[in-house]
Amino acid sequence: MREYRHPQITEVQLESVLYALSDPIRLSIVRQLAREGEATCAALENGRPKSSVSHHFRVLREAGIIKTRNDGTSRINELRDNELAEIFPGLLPAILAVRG
Amino acid sequence: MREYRHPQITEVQLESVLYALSDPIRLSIVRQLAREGEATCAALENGRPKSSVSHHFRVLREAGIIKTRNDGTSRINELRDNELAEIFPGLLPAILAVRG
DNA sequence: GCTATTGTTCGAATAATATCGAACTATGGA
DNA sequence: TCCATAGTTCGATATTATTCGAACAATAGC
Repeated sequence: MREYRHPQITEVQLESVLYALSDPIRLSIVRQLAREGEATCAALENGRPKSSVSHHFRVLREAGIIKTRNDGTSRINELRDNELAEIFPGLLPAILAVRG
Repeated sequence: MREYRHPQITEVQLESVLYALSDPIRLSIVRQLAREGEATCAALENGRPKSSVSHHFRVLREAGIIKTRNDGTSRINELRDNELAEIFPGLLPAILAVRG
């Protein structure tokens, strides 16, 4: 499967990040990634249809919030938290500090 | 004109705040309020139709981000930044620190 | 009371998102 | 090769937002 396009961190838009995180499902994915470091898409499905989950991962990826790499038949996702801290210092920590 | 309903700060949802701020127009309104402290709706119209601007103020108000009070025929808006800092510490400052 | 000013509300059109099944792609293992 | 696993993409539908003109409401001043 082909590699994903991830935006350069310098072209990540604040509005897109806020929008991506304004969805409860995507926010819960991000929270789980923050707790666990890395996870496959399947690990974050929680019983939802694959196609819906895949859509949410795409929104997060294109907003610049997560990075996805291939590993066999799986995709492994991780937060781009260090990069985000460069351009939006304190933003992700402030969001993750809110108890879900 | 009747008073506005403002949500109690304890019932303000993180998702709603992020969503409200993910719109460029609303974000620019919030930035301007942060700079100037208070402003009427007209001062923040920037040539847009009143009805559109009124809509955006409503979204911000119902998300718990601004407080609107009546003053004659005008409405005066201000950020609920102190209250937001109680429930989402560091969130608004992190967003406002990003240069628009 | 009349008029101007300020903003809200309504309604309709348009645009953007979400949802999810079905078909598809890619990898790994027997 | 055949099959299972893990996700993606497509397409259709449904929901939600945005936009903006027009009508309306409330206040101030004359």
